[in-house]
Amino acid sequence: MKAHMKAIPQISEAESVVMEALWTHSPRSAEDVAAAIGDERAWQESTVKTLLNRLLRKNAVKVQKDGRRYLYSAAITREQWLHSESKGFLDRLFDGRLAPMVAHFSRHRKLSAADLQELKRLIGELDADK
Amino acid sequence: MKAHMKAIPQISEAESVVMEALWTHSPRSAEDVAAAIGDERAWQESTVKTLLNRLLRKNAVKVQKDGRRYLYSAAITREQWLHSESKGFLDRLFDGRLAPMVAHFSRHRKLSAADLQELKRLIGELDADK
DNA sequence: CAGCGTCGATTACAACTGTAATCATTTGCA
DNA sequence: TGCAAATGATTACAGTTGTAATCGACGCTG
Repeated sequence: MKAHMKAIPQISEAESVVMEALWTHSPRSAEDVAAAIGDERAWQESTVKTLLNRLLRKNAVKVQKDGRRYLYSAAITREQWLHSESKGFLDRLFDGRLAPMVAHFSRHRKLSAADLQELKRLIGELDADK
Repeated sequence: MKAHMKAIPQISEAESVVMEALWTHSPRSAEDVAAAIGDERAWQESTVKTLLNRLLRKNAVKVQKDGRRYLYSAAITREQWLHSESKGFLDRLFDGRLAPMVAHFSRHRKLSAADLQELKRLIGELDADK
């Protein structure tokens, strides 16, 4: 157990859209972030600024001065975030167990042949280096 | 595409604890629900009542009169809820694709031998009746 | 019949979210 | 040098959520 694992801050839905923009490309200005989000959400630039500020306060993003303005970057990795979200989800809904979740999905949404293929490959791999 | 698929209402974390109690056993009184939750959360009974009311308004639970009081039951199945939550999660974080999610978990949390076993069984099964 | 206990219903209230508008400051430009 | 553009900071405001307390009606009990 790692001593002192950094706690991943809680990131809301809207905030995660901003994070995605930063994970795609960092550092970048607020205006740039807003532009990148542009076609996904019809947000005013001030909305994006609010979200950037909230993320700053949560230490999910960090800034560096660039003359008159800031350049923003993600302060946590997408992997870290994914991990914390996924763990929460799995624990909450499937008692932390992966197999039941896969079973659930297989019951409800058709897995494509490609999915099956990929899963088989994964399992094989895991089995190998066990 | 099913014509008229019932929309599953949004159920919050706290509310889901109440739903679990109803999925475990229904119909039951508010007091009974509170008692069942008892060891999981230190909630006042009035908290449970508030949650039951909110769930009622969202049509996630329904009631039947039992003399002076109500008996509450879930109005949606746990399976329906699980499905809607899972779909939202998968779409939001993994672009709706199952294999990358499994890959993610395999990277970050050790799958037990039992998990692996179970997954293999599942995959085999799915492969068979494809 | 009056008070008390039992329920559901109503009200409370702070934090977090989604979504902005406005304020204040800096600064290049006319 | 004073004004307009840009940019971060502050304020706004309604809806949701977590967590209750209180109110009001109904019926049992002495």
